[in-house]
Amino acid sequence: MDMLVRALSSRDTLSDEEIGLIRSVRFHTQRFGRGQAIMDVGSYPQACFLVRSGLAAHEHTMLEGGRQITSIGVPGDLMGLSAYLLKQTATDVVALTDCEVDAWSYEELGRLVDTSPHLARLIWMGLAIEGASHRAALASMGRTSATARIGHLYCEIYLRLRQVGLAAENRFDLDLRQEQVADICGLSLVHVNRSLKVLRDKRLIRREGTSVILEDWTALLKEADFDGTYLSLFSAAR
Amino acid sequence: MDMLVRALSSRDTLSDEEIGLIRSVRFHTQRFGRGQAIMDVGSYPQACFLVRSGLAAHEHTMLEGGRQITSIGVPGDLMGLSAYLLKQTATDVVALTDCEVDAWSYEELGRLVDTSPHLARLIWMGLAIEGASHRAALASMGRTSATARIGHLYCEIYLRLRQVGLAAENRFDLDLRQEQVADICGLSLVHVNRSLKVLRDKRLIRREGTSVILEDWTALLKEADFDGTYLSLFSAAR
DNA sequence: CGGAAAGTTGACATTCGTCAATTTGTGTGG
DNA sequence: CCACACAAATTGACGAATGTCAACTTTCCG
Repeated sequence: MDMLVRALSSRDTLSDEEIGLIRSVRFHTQRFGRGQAIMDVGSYPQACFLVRSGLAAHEHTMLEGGRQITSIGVPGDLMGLSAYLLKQTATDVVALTDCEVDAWSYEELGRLVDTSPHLARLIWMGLAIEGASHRAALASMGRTSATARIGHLYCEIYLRLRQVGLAAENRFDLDLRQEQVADICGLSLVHVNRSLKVLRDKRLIRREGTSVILEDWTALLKEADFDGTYLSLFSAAR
Repeated sequence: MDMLVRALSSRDTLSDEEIGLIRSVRFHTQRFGRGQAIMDVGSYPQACFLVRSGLAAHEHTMLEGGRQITSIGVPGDLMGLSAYLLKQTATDVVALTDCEVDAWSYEELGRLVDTSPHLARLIWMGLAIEGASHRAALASMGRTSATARIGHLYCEIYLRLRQVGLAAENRFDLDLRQEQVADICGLSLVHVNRSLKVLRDKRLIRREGTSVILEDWTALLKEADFDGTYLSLFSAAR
């Protein structure tokens, strides 16, 4: 639960009652293994999912079997907000790594949203931030090289993890397979491998086991054509 | 104003009071020429913009000067909803063609949203639909060919125009330059030109002046790997 | 008409994908 | 602790898709 409090606090100050309200939400925790389905495309879900640990993602399956990951959920993110509004899902949601999520029934979400307009606003803000992130990803996919796209991915995940206190200085844990990076960036596995080597050789990014180390943040920002403003990493009265 | 009524009606039935409430919003109409800026990145806007005619778009400018269009607004769409929640814009909004927009101050939008929870829900739904559209575009950009991406673009615009009554059967008006199509699809101008020729030769899409004619909808859907479910082109109680 | 913008085409360079082999890493049972 | 099996990462060779540059043609509009 506290992951959500952390996430929303980074958008605006929460009152004690608001925190209490969030904590009053009833949920049940579920575990999913890497690759497992959390929500199915075309279904009419009854609950959204607060990521508690690990990573979740929206995933598209193409006609000829390809795969594109279109959005990543880090701890503190509510997956399936859109389906609450639309009634129906348009893409699968899967576990990108082993992960724990808290399932919130839409009744509980509705209660939260209807009780506190301020919390509602901060929650819908999640949709707006997701939109900004999507637009940044589209620009990255459409107009930058493979190394830039991968760099962009690392920059974004780093900042989002930091926002909920899950990243150290220039270092964070990310247990993704290269094939998954390929499916996020719209590249082939082999090309991801080669591009990662380029980033290593340029001393921008290094891996230590399952940790990612950002060796030169400024240079990485430039290489990736990344401007994180869109994440709204600032608390403001809203 | 009626464009918004039409758009929201396609999401759920509107009561007479709700329609009246929408019509009570004060606005002032503005005209923009093709390419002109409507909102600037990084600014703190005071109003959102209801597209009344023409097309608007979110546009990213890359470090080396490239350009990527990440989202298109057709008549009935409210541009700048996110900035209402986030306070700050993350991308430019520009006129893609000559267009007329109604500027709604955020006070007026706030009044609408605060007065009617049902309308609020239908308006936030716009964010959810935009998200689904972004995810579809990401899959298209990441995992399909140039012809498929262009086809995807035409499919989406056709359905969205139809939803607000601006498209005939398999035919609609679209006054875009090939360079703009390139900036939407993440391709070069030259390659767009060649891919359009392929689509013409396959008898999927034809142009007549500024009209686009869809010669074989079923085949186009397949070519473009397009599934429009995400546009939520169905009215449901929400 | 005349001129500029938009569209079209050819030749060639570059990026990225595919296929296939090899190496490295990791967990498990003996 | 070792041996094995399997997943993941790495590398090379080659082909396909797309980008770039530059010319030329058509359309549009005053």
